[in-house]
This record gives sequence, C-alpha cells and structure tokens, in this order.
Amino acid sequence: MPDNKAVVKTGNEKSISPAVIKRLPRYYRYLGDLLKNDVVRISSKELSQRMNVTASQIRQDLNNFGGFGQQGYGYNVEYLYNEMGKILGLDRTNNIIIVGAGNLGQALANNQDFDSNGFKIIGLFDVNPRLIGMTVRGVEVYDIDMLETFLKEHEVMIAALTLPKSKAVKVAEQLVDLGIKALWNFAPVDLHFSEDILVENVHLAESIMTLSYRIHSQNQ
Amino acid sequence: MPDNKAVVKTGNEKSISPAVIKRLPRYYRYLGDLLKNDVVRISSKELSQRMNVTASQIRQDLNNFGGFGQQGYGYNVEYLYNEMGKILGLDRTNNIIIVGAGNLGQALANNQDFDSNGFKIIGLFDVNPRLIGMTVRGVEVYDIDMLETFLKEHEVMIAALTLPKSKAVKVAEQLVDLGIKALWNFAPVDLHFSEDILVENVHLAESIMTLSYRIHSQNQ
DNA sequence: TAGATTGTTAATCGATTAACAATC
DNA sequence: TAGATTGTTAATCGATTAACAATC
Repeated sequence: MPDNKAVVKTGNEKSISPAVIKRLPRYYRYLGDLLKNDVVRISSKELSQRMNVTASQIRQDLNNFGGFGQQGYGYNVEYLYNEMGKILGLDRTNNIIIVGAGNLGQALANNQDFDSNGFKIIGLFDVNPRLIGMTVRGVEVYDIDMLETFLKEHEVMIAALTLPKSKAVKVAEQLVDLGIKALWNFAPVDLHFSEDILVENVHLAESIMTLSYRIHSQNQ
Repeated sequence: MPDNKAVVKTGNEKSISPAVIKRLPRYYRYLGDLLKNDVVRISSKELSQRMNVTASQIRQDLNNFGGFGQQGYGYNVEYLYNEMGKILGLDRTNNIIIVGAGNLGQALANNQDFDSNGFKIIGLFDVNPRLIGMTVRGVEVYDIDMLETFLKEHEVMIAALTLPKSKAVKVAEQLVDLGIKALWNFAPVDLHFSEDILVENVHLAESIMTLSYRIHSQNQ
C-alpha cells in the first residue's frame, strides 16, 4: 500500500503573501481605467511604467493566480480585469452593514465606489435617536438594538465599525456573536478574534501620523 | 591635504525603512494607552505580547531613533511616549486644510483624534454653494476660490483631499503650486509630484477589496 | 551582587528583481 | 519565421527574528 502523505490538503494550498494581496486592488483599478479608455491589451512592461512598479513584480504577482497572459502579446485588459474581479470576490454582491451612523458612517454609505464593485450597504445602525429612522442614500439607519433581528433576516458578511473607540470592542464582539465574518474597523483599537474572523483596519490617525513623520524628518 | 570624502552628508543620513515608519504610530497609540492606565515602565517583552509582535522587532525599531530603554529595567512609558511624539512631529501644531467638504471631509473635521495629537484643521474648502459658509466643529467651509488667499495668510503644510476622483488631480496640482508640501489623499487616484511633495493615500475601496479577497479565499 | 533586559550583531526568512528559456 | 513578451527559476535585496554580550 503506497503511503499517501501529502495527499491531504490543508485547505489553503498555496497561500498568497499579504504583500501581494495588498497590491491586487491597485492592479484592478488600473485595469479598470485602461478598460474605460478602450485599451485592449497591455504588456507587463507598459503597465509597470504606468504603475511605477517593476514588470517582474506584476508578472510574479499575477502568476500566483494563474497564467493570464500570452507570450508575445501581453495581457488582454478586459479578460484580466474580469479575472482580477473574480479573485477579489467582486463578481458577487457583498452585503455590508455600517455600525455607527455618524459622519464617517454616512460618508461610507454615500461612497459610490463601493456599489460599482459589488459592495452593497444594506443598513446603518446607531444608538442616537436623532439618526435612527433617517435614510442615507436610500439606506435606513436602524436602532442598534435591531442588529440581531436584522442579521437574522439578511445575509451579511461584512460590518464596518465607524463608532467611537470606547464602544468598538464591545460592538465588535456582539457582531461576531451574531455571525459577522469580517470587520472593517475604523476605530483606533486592535480587534482580536479567532482566526476565521477577518479584520481590516483603517486607522486614520496612524495614517496622518506617518505623513507628519515624513514631513518633519525630511531635512534631517 | 587629507581627502575629506564622506564628510559631505546627504541630508538624510540613516533613512528609516517604510516598514518601520508605518509601525511607529501604533507604538505611540499603545504607549498612550499604557500611560492612561498609569503604567510607569514596560519591557519590550511585555509590550510585544500586548501588541502581538516580537520583542526583537520593538527593540530594533526603537533603536533606529536612539536608545530609549535601560538594561534590566525596560522603557519608561511616559518618556518613550513623549520621545515617539517628537519623532512623529506631534510636539508641534500641524495645520491642515480639507479640500472637499462632503461627508468624508466633514468626518475628518469632526474627528477628535486629530486635535489631541497636534493636528489642527483650520479650514474646509468646497465648490458647493450649499456648503460654503457652513461651519463644522467651529471650522468654516470656504469657497475653493479662496484657497490662494487663505494659504497666503496661514501656514499650512498638509491638505486632505476628500473630493471626487475627477477633480483630485487638478486640485492637487493647484495646492502644490500654492505651497502645500503634503497631500493626504482620499481619492482613488495616484498623485505624482516631485520628490519633496509627500503623498499619503487612504484608498478605502482598495481596503475593502482586500477584505473581500480574504473572505472569498478563506476556504480555498 | 544577581537578575533582568537592553542594544546590537549575526542568522534566517521573505519579498523583489533579474534573467532567460519557453512560446505565442 | 522573427520579434515580443510571458511564466518561472535563480540571484539579490531587505526585513524580521534569534542570540548574546553589555550593562543597569
């Protein structure tokens, strides 16, 4: 009987490095722009010049997911754009709720970029009675007490956390308990859950601080 | 006559790697939290456990800027916090203008985190007559035509760009012409200027896309 | 002093770039 | 076919981790 070690697969066979993953949306954006400008094909070299990266990196990155190009030709823009969209999970509708309907939550709800990429904001939640009942771009603001009911009735994977630091951790725990799988966290705290709960942080204060650092370190 | 090559310095003698720079604000945040909780001293080991990084990395990162610790003792939290603040340029007032006074611009203007770290939003600008004249948290929204006048009267290094993609590039060029040194760009475009103009991007669409990628690639 | 913990050098790991054979 | 450009392997570069002598 032949031993069949290495036959059992660990789920994620070839895991893609975080560095690569972070670059994917930028490729997608450039390809979308090219498509809009009716560019039919592009070589890794030309794309590299536009994006200010190396052609080698582009080819390496793309080949993590398959051979999308053709020798002597380059890449078909529309095909590659669509394939990248599938890789990014943009070929389906990703329902999102926004918890915290203040300025930032409303700004997200109003952002058209999301809709056009398959993200659909289907509800905002807040504790503030002045906000509850409002609609933002057609999306209602619900009482945060309605979360459980709402999440039973709608399939939602992603919750954006646009609420004060003090409430973020507790609400995040509640959301995870209610079945949310991914947190898009705008609060200046680090959230820790089990491995299968995904967290993507947008730390604005940290972003502006790195800019400040660079300004003040510029000339020594 | 001794040759004195290597005496002329290139300005930035030991340039800090981008990876390190990006971690600095997070250290600063943790130290601030520790300080608030009246923790007087902390070892790299304990901090590493709280932050979920290696102690080695913390020591390496900090030692890019000097020896802030003491053998056998660790780091004095208040001292290190203050030193990090200086490194990040938070020990002075950093004036900011926000160009684009929509939801996102208003959200930034309302964000208290910035004030407490030495960032001061001193003006918003927009083309929309409905917004012009409004105040957000005490800060006025000006006609975008007033930019030149305003920037002559105020010392501003940083401009936040919270306006539509279509206008971002042109307005950015105008701001650079008017002497702005750093752009905090929220529009989904890449801005390219000469080396001394700093750009920090916050690409929200790209952020949510990486989350989407991770969701859909989770189980194969 | 003994114990703890830094600062720093050396080793490892991972990511980027270069090179080129394969091939359209 | 000849030229162009990919896919992929190998070389380089940079960042992280480990180790430990220095020292408080």
